[in-house]
Amino acid sequence: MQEERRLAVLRAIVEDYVATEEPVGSKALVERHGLNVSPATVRNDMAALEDEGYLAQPHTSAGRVPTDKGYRLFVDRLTTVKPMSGAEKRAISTFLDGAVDLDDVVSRSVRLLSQLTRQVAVVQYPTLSRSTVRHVELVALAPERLLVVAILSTGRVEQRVLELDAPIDDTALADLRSLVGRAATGELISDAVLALGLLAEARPGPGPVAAVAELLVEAMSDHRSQERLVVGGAANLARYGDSFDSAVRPLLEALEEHVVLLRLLGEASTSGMVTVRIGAEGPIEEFASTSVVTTGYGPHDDALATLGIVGPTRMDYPGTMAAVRAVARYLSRILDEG
Amino acid sequence: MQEERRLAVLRAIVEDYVATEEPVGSKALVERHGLNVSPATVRNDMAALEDEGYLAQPHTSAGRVPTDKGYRLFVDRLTTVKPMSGAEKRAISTFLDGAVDLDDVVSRSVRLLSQLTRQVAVVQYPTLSRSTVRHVELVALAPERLLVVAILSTGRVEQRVLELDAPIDDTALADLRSLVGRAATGELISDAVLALGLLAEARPGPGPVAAVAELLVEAMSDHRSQERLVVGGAANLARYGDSFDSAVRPLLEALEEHVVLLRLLGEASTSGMVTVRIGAEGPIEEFASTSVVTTGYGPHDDALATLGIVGPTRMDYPGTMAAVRAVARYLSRILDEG
DNA sequence: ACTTGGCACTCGCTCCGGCTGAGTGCCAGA
DNA sequence: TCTGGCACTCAGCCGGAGCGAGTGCCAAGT
Repeated sequence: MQEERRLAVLRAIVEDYVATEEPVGSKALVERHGLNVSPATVRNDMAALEDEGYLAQPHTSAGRVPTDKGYRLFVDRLTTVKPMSGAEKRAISTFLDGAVDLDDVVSRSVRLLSQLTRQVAVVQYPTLSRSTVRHVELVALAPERLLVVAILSTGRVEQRVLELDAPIDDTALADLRSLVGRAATGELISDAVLALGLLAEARPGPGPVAAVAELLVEAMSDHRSQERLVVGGAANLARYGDSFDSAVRPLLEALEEHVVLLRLLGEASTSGMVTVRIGAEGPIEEFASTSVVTTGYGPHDDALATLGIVGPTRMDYPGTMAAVRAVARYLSRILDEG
Repeated sequence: MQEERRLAVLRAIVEDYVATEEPVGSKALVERHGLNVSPATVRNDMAALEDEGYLAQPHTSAGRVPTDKGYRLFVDRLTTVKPMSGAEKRAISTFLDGAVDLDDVVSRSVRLLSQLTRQVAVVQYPTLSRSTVRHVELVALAPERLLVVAILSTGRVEQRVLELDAPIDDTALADLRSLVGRAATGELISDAVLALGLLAEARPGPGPVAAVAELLVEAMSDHRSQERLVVGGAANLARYGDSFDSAVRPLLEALEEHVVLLRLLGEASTSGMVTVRIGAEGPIEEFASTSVVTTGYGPHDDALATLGIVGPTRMDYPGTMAAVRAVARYLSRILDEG
């Protein structure tokens, strides 16, 4: 029984602290939440919770504040999924349905997510596994420089410049073009990669043709597109009232380092589930005083890429998780259709 | 004579204030700069400058601070162009020469500019006027949806999805493809636009072919690419020690609104010259307490696009202007070559 | 075995008064 | 026109007092 009430106290403290941004005391707690016990009882519980590491006291005679461990317990056991309201759902779908382009879809998603959560949103470009190759074009920029353009069924265009070891003449280029075209056009990306790999192996020696084929394999695998991501809503960082120079500066820098962000997203890309990383749980020290809420998304509910938000550990976890999940779902659906 | 010294005083105040971020008094002034007059004389000059609106006093008994008008006078008449050091020049050119891609060039420029100036950098994508059309590809995504991809000589790829009024079949598509290809391939963008325009007019009625041609014209004109820009170095906003919520929040928001930024850049795109807009001189109220330093760039010193930085009015104008100009020059040169 | 009311205690926050010092404006003399 | 001197102003910085929210603990009640 006490155990149950203690959890209720923890939940109440988290909710109040998130709402007010101020340490919460025993009296205010029993008033605002319908706990049918006296402040003294709550005090005992709070002391116990503090011993166990779920709460902390900024100063001796101040209210309690949740620790990272406290937030962890909160999201793991105390969160009731808060479904989005009908209006919100409608807003999401109409906003995303207006997109024409993959770029447009992604940038709209970022905006949407940052506005819904009032946090910094990050969306990774979806991988291409499910899409097929429409067309491959090779353009000679110079005798030893080749522009390779792959047009995919999603409407996406991947491009890449190759530096060749040796110059390639027009006829060789035409040969290569038709060869590559036959091997790749119409195939799933993965199959095209396979076919091109075989092609490269079949050719003897390190001639330009083999080099091109090999680089095509690389260019068309998922790496390039997985590296792309979009960040939005940085203005929400300005709400970090206190601790500004200390916290926001490195955060802003890290947000421009996409490599760092990719590591952050990459670590927790389980499909379907919303992942929450709280405070120093993550591997990146710039994010030690923030929480990261992410989830995978992609067509057919395969998690092809990751999206999420970055915010202070003191955040509305249920609401944020719901928003992240909702956006990921609608985004997945759009990828399914288009 | 007095007039001359007053200007020297103004210059000294601007320089000191920019360096120390604190109101500067008469005594400190004569010490740090080699003015061969007494503090009292300087005080008289400062009083005069204040009457004319070039200086202001935060409090009754504090030092002086330049007003926007003071900065204006400073950049117009008191700035001696500070050339970049050899090391800086080398750093710029090696950093930019490493780029392989147009996207890469632009993103490197943003990073470079923000690091050189320690401000927020903005780079607009160059227009395509000088580049030629390598290849145009039409791909049917659906009977009434067409993906148009134009590959340009810069290595840039422009893509666009067209919604047709009526379905188009394979033979019509093939016709259109060869027609468009012949009209555009190898031509300068402007010539290709012309040729396609004629093509569209020659075809009677509003058939799909005419529609495609018209939209191609539009897609390949400069609009799309001019709208693109990249922002970097937002972390430098964290150095706005005071006045945080009041100033930085709206700035961060405005920086994500590319439309606003384009207006900002667009207004001052005179070629070759570095333009400085100080404080409320600009049309956009979010930027009323910042200065914007921009210049045009492009191949052959035609100003095809604009780049620049946004920072506090209290900034190192000579250094910033030099950096902006230097980056624009190197960037232009690279566009010339590639 | 919990819960509760009471009570003493802690300590961050705010207000207030005094002091300090940088900086000014003005004036009279060079 | 410049300079030294002088009185004045005022933001910023203590340091102490008082307040009040909140705590911990204990003894009594259920």
